[in-house]
Amino acid sequence: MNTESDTQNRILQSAESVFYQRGYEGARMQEIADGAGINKALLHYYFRSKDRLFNAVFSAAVARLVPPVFATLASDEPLQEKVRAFVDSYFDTVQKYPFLPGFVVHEMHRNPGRFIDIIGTKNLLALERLQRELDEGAARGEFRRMDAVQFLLNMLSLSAFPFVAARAMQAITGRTDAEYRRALDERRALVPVWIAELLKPSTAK
Amino acid sequence: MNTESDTQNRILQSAESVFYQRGYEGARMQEIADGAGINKALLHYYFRSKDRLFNAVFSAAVARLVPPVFATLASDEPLQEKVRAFVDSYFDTVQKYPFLPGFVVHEMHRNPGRFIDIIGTKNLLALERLQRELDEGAARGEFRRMDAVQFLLNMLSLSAFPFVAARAMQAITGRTDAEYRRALDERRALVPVWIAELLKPSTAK
DNA sequence: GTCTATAAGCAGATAGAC
DNA sequence: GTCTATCTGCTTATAGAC
Repeated sequence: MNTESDTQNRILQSAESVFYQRGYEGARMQEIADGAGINKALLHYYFRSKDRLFNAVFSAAVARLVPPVFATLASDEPLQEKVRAFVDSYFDTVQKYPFLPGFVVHEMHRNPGRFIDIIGTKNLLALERLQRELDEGAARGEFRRMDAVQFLLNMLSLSAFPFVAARAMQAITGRTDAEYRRALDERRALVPVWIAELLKPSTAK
Repeated sequence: MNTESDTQNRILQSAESVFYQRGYEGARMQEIADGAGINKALLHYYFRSKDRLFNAVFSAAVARLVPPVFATLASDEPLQEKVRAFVDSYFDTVQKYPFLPGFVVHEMHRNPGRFIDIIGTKNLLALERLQRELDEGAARGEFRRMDAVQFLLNMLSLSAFPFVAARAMQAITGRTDAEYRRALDERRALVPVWIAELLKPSTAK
């Protein structure tokens, strides 16, 4: 089903790179055309407008980012295994497309509705299931009680933020590019351990 | 020292609101003028160009976000107290300016150099000190060994990401505005506890 | 399908009156 | 200091030849 022409693919790839780095407003059709080795007119021949081209890129970006979260959470393995699988797949994606999370986050609040349309509501089932697993673990005394939303936020925060805010964190910590990338690599193994720690029954006072 | 005129302040306030939400490229001088109750010409009278106006807003934004991190880390209280103080001050700021973290993150990678100029390198001392505290705690068997950069990343991730990606997380979790805000509020107390858990000596497998 | 040339609209910036 | 009117350049989008 190779219905998409080579030119169309080159356009999409170039558009992706430009939109990811500059956002919708900052992107220039000229730069996208240059990146694809064609001219602006041909851009409009394939995609009627900047808006349509952007929507194609944005939808693909969301599809690249969101489903993995819920795919891993839907498997039948133990929770800890799911976390490891998620972090691994997430790190793979983000190291391949460093601008992806920041792009989605930024374009999100320029038009929140669009996002909801794309991801739909079917993911809510996965969240309910996650809550059940957490509750069962808590009932067995294996986990501490935790809200599924908070759990998800923790997992995503520890994974995503260091990439989203990479530039800022690099500057703040005075790390070189290579040093910071190395720190990120280490997190691939660390985050699942930390998530496990947060699940342990509170030894508290 | 009320050197700044009322008009200038209204411009800055309006510019802040517009730049925070739309970013540099998406912002329109007209919208900023409207928000300040004046016209475009007067904008240029006070700030020579969009660029200069933006720089004023961006510098203030960074100043609002970065120093608190290091101010709290520089105090003489025990580490756990510092964490609580940081999270508290951070949540205050971000709940007052919800678009602030996303704005800085986005504008960061449009021009990384600018950021480094603003924050300078004096914060590195605070990071070294943090590492010393972590090492001493580890030597006493009180903490597990942890790299200061990873510690900082964890603290900031758990605090900032839920705000940065608020819209996306809201959509993914199917929570209403009010519900999600409530979840964020709960984190104000939870994050310091979690950070403490992550510091506990690993009880390993 | 792909190009060159050009139209149409908009946004930042300035001139100049009050 | 503040306004109206205007200029200039850039960007998306289209017309039309090949």
